[in-house]
Amino acid sequence: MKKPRAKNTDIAFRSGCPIATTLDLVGDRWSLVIVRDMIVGKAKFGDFLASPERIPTNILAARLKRMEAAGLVAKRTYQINPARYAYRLSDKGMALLPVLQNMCRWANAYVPGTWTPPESFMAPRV
Amino acid sequence: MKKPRAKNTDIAFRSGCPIATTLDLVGDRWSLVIVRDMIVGKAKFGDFLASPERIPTNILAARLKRMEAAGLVAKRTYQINPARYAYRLSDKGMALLPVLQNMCRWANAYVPGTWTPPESFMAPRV
DNA sequence: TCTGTCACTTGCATTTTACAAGGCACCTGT
DNA sequence: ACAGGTGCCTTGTAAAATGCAAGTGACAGA
Repeated sequence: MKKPRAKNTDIAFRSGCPIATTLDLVGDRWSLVIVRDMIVGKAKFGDFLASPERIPTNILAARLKRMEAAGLVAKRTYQINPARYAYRLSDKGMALLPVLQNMCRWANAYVPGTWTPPESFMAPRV
Repeated sequence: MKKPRAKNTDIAFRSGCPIATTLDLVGDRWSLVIVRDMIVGKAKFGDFLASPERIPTNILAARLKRMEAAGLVAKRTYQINPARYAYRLSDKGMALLPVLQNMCRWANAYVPGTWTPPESFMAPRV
């Protein structure tokens, strides 16, 4: 009997550890880069493509799908035929901000040459 | 002319963004799990293998090598012939703790069933 | 009509990951 | 002395993810 092939939106959790669980959800090369972009106001497919890290189009499409399935992202149709979507973070997705802020602090402190993020990004949300 | 094969300890940075840079260094399925283990006092190859996430042995060996090359981890020889090492975090590696703590807060708040980390893990370091 | 744009999808090569097995040096029990 | 076990990896191979380039469909503007 063949094991059913896992779809790329399916996520298997390795343990109940909150760190491992977070990594199972967003611990890849691209997901948190997309979250970052959404936090600074980007919303459309082309916006994410324009970021300096140059995410491949197929990966972006797959990540948006998976993050939507995970409840991190919601999409709104802003045009029908052809369908066009604006993506935004849910509360769950937005709550990753402190993780990103601390990544910024770490890289700024320990990796020379990293950019200083805008104050608005580093400011605590109420 | 063939592109010289990148070694698995080599890291290419996608941009100067501190988030993307952090992900280039530790943004994979396993690195931060190993950092977590070291923070709670694990030090030897077998210690990391024993964690509930069950990291494959070849991935563990590769990650330890890469994290050492990145200056996140230092190893001390505790036995010669056969060589045996105890791994521990450098200051740079230990400074990732706030990132991990915020991953814990996020998962505990938004992913039901995740374990509550020990207080000592969540306590701010001086 | 022709050209361009936007948001994807598809095909394929390369790279990474996972799983299983093997190897080497020592240690422990009999 | 010798069998079996332990700790720390390495190697082989299959499966999956990633990256790159090209293609598609619907429209908008010249």
